[in-house]
Amino acid sequence: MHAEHGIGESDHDDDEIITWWGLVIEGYHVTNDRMMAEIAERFDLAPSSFDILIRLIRSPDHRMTMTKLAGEAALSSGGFTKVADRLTTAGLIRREPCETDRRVTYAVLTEHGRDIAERSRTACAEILRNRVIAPLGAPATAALASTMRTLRAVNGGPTE
Amino acid sequence: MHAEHGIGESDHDDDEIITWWGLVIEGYHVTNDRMMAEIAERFDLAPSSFDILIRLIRSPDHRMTMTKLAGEAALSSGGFTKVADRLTTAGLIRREPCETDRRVTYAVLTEHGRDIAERSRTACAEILRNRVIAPLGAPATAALASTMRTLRAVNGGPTE
DNA sequence: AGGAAGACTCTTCCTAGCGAGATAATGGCG
DNA sequence: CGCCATTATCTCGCTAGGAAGAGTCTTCCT
Repeated sequence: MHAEHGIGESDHDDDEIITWWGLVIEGYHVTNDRMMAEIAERFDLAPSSFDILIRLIRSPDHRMTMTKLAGEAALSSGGFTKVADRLTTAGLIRREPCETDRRVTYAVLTEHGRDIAERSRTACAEILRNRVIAPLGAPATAALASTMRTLRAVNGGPTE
Repeated sequence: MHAEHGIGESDHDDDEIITWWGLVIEGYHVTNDRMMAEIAERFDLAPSSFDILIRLIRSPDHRMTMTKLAGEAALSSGGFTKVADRLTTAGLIRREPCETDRRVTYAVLTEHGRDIAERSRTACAEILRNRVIAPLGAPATAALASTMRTLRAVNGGPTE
């Protein structure tokens, strides 16, 4: 059936590797999607919105510039504008102009936004503890961090 | 500044956990996105299209029913129809009606589709070898598989 | 000063994919 | 033999997010 194979059955090896990575894809997505679905249900937060809130609440004064936030969340400027619009409409953040550079606007958590951010953060950490860290155990948890740091370093590219 | 904390500084712990998971998210996406970008550039295949091709080429006779493919690729029926349309337009698959059950249609790799599938599979495996498996080393590679299997088992839900 | 170049945000258009409902075919049951 | 619940697929409308470019403001260079 198959005609030309230089040496051995390398198709099979390729397939095994891809299957291995497919396992990574699936494990990651199953876990993350389920967690995000729960966050969405309980707090009405899309993944990107949750991400923004988490970054803001970690930030001094719960404030960050649009560009920095978009960059950290790996969103395009256009995409980020819409996320910011949604959060603003929901009353979770507000835009504040920068006083020293009028091109810049800050995104700032509102009181309500801070509340939602804190509660969703707690919920998210709880889910991670129960459904990720506890099942894996401490050694595997640490190993996973190390692995992911390596992957990021290798594939993050020389420019990042 | 913060008023009510039941016990200790649990905010910080929560944040640490979420940061840890953020590392997983980032490591995964950086790696996978870069790989998929390369597949897209070299073979003009979107991630979902590539996924379908890989599943088809593994399948007996390079043939599978729409529903089974959609389920394995975790696509909705509507979403899958469009992916199948794209692949059909590109001449990579064709639809074939099932003879015993006229509700069913098979997706079958065309000759061209088989060629693209094989070449993109080789390329993908090569990328994984160079940028994932080699940097991690064999023990971490095996550990990652084990970790991801655990996560899938825990979070896949009782229904899957 | 003053104008060119660059930075920040927003607007517009485009594609991917989800979800509800429409359509069609199957198979069990009266 | 015909009814109806079930299953497979497709159609349509919707939202998320990317890419390119416009508008505004700042900074640098002369």
